[in-house]
Amino acid sequence: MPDRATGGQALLFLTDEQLRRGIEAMFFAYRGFTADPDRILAERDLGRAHHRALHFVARSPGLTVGRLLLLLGVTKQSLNRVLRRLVQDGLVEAQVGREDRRERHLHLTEAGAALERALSDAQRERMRAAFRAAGPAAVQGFRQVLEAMMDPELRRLFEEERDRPAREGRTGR
Amino acid sequence: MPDRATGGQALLFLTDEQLRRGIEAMFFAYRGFTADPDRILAERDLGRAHHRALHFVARSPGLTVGRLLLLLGVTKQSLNRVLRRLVQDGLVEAQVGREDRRERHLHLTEAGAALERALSDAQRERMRAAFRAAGPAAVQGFRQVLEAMMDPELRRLFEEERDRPAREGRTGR
DNA sequence: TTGGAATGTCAACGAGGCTGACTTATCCTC
DNA sequence: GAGGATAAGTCAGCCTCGTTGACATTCCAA
Repeated sequence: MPDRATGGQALLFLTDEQLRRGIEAMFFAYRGFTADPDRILAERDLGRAHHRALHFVARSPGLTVGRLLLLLGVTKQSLNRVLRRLVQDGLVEAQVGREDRRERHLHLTEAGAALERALSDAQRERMRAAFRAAGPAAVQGFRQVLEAMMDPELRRLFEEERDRPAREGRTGR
Repeated sequence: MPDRATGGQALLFLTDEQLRRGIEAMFFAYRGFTADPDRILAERDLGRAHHRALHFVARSPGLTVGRLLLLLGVTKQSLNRVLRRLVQDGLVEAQVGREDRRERHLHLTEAGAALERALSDAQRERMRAAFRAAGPAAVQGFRQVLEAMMDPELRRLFEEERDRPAREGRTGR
């Protein structure tokens, strides 16, 4: 419980009405957040699911299918459909692990990297505009609230991937 | 207050890496944000779409289908399926408009209000915890960034619904 | 008074979640 | 080196919730 120092705001920021506003802000903002990439994806007949996979593969080249599964929080059957399409379209390559040959390490191809860049440029541009409009202090608050809103295991994954040790590199080069 | 003290941060908060972190935070937080209601909905074989409709009907009793369509940003055919189910389950009532008989004005029934309350309690509880953990200043920043991230028309809707004039009341009582 | 605009409904399709059952390949332990 | 555990992939089938297309009803303005 916040004490007197923070005054009126401290009393207001947890009212049901304020919380409802926060909930709706989350809903509307998420729509905006996905709108730009969705347009690009539609041109190539891909969906949001493909974007998510591309994003994480781009962020962590060489990550395994199993790890991607954890990050995305879907079933392997569901991911498999997405991944198969990405490989077919020549956007992602799956390489047999060198240490553990059961694993498949995922990398973007040139084309995959290009698409991922286009998607993430669009999304970053919107995020950048929002960050710029709101200012550094607001950005700090934004992230604090979002992190507090995650499920604990997700937060762990989120933080853990920040500065991760090198993964298995490409072999076929 | 951000002055010289925040120096480095001000330079950092727009780097690609920072933006990527923001993007992922958004993704993971949205998962957390919907997790609790999803569990409750699953028990009654309802989905997220039903939750969204219930939310807006609860917030603005008597709103028309057309207006709800704007808020949700889906096709009327898609909304119709959801609404039909809600009416069948006795959670929502649709009343023919008195002034314009083409319109349908939506209200929650007792049961609908109870379910909506359960859902929104769960979601508010998580939001409250996040707000409390992050503090009032962070909440302010959180909302600033989210609002800046919305599409302009959505932001207009978001702000406009804040304090709206009375809508058509229930007739069949 | 009639034709266009607004509103709402029905039907059918597709993406992408899900469960369940299973195979294959590989690893690791005893 | 046999046998269980683990990583990945597959097939089948289901459900939700998006989509488009066609159509009915109601209102209002020419």
